[in-house]
Amino acid sequence: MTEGRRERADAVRNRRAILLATEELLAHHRPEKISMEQVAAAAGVGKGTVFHRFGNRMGLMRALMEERAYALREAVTDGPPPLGPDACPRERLLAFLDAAVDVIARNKGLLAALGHAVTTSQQPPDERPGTHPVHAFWHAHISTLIAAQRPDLDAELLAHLLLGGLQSDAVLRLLERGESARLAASLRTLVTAALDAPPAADPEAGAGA
Amino acid sequence: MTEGRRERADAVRNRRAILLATEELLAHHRPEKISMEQVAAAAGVGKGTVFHRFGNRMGLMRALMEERAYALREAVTDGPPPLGPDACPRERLLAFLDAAVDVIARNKGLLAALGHAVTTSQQPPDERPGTHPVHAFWHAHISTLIAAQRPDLDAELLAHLLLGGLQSDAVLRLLERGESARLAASLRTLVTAALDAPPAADPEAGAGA
DNA sequence: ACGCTAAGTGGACTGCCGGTCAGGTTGCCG
DNA sequence: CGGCAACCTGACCGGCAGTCCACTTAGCGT
Repeated sequence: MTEGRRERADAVRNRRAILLATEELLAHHRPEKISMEQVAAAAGVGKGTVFHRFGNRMGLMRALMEERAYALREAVTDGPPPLGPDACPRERLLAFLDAAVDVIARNKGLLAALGHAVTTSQQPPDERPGTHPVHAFWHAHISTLIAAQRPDLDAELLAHLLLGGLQSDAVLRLLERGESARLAASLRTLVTAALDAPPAADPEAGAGA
Repeated sequence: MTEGRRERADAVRNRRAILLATEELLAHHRPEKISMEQVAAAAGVGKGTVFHRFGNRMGLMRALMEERAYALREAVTDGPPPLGPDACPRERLLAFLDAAVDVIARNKGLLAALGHAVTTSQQPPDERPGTHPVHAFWHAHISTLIAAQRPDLDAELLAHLLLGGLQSDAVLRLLERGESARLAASLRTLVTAALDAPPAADPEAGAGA
């Protein structure tokens, strides 16, 4: 962000060092036993610096996740089909889910740490800590694509269900065993089935409020 | 459990007091900021007692969850249709998912605390901390029922996806706003669609290993 | 080149928590 | 009633999130 006030060079350097150190730690240790002090030490900076730059554990993990998911976001908003806006919704959805599985598979440790961090640090009650930007964007995208094809379904809720399933502990563990292809295939099956299902025969069906 | 070794009366009393106090705390405070010390104090026992009876935070939450899910388990293994073993798999599955949504909706705080606890306390590496009995049973049941009707699907993975979705933060938050009927309806739609989908036209499809 | 200033930094400090343990207490059986 | 083992307790330990303020230093104006 090129604002009027430029960021000092050492600040930039330290931010990168901290992010880098966090990645390194995440790659070699269980995410829940990584302390902010360890991160600071590994990055070669003081603990205060880490907190100064990222606020708390969740801020740190969130920053890292945003960086990791940046490429996918770009591909979705500006890229070529099948991910980009020029493909038909159905193809976009399936392609996006594949890509999301990929991102998740390559960042399982981070995801676990983030899920943990979301509930670890308590915010003032008027803040919504659970909605980190990546999740929000993914949900909005999935939800929109589902709604585009099946306005009769509760797209928002289905998107939550799908996304939630992807981030669950059990699935993360599956991914750790290298089953990402299996996951992607089943996800495809599930979503395809939902999109192709007959339009809700029972009377009380329909999209939510 | 009528074993040969009987439990001392005060031990039983304390166990109940602790569980009760935990429920009380869970009802009035954010689950992640309930400490074991608070539980002990609220139950009127020493901190050591809590750890003695339940091992750690996860043990406590797990015990509580098992108690809460006991009725559903009974209904599934011994009860009448549509939950019990005398109903057809499809009906059982849909009924079970409805019931599970209900249990989850009535225990969202506990679920959140449990999910949090799973990652909070680290076990020795040879223990599998993530698989608490309730989740294992639910997964096995869903998985079996899906497999019974659609042997061509990857029932185990689909069960993980479904169950994971139900426990996700976003869905828990939805439930907090009283949207459990909406959730149950969409879940039904999704599962019905999966069960009724045409049997995987593409060549590489099929159940996983 | 140089000094000024505010952004940036570090690490000691506070408060709290999970988990342990040695010693005192108490239900229960014979 | 006496003895034993199960049980309870709360002080204690190691460690961590997050705060705070004195100190450093990059970048700019002159």
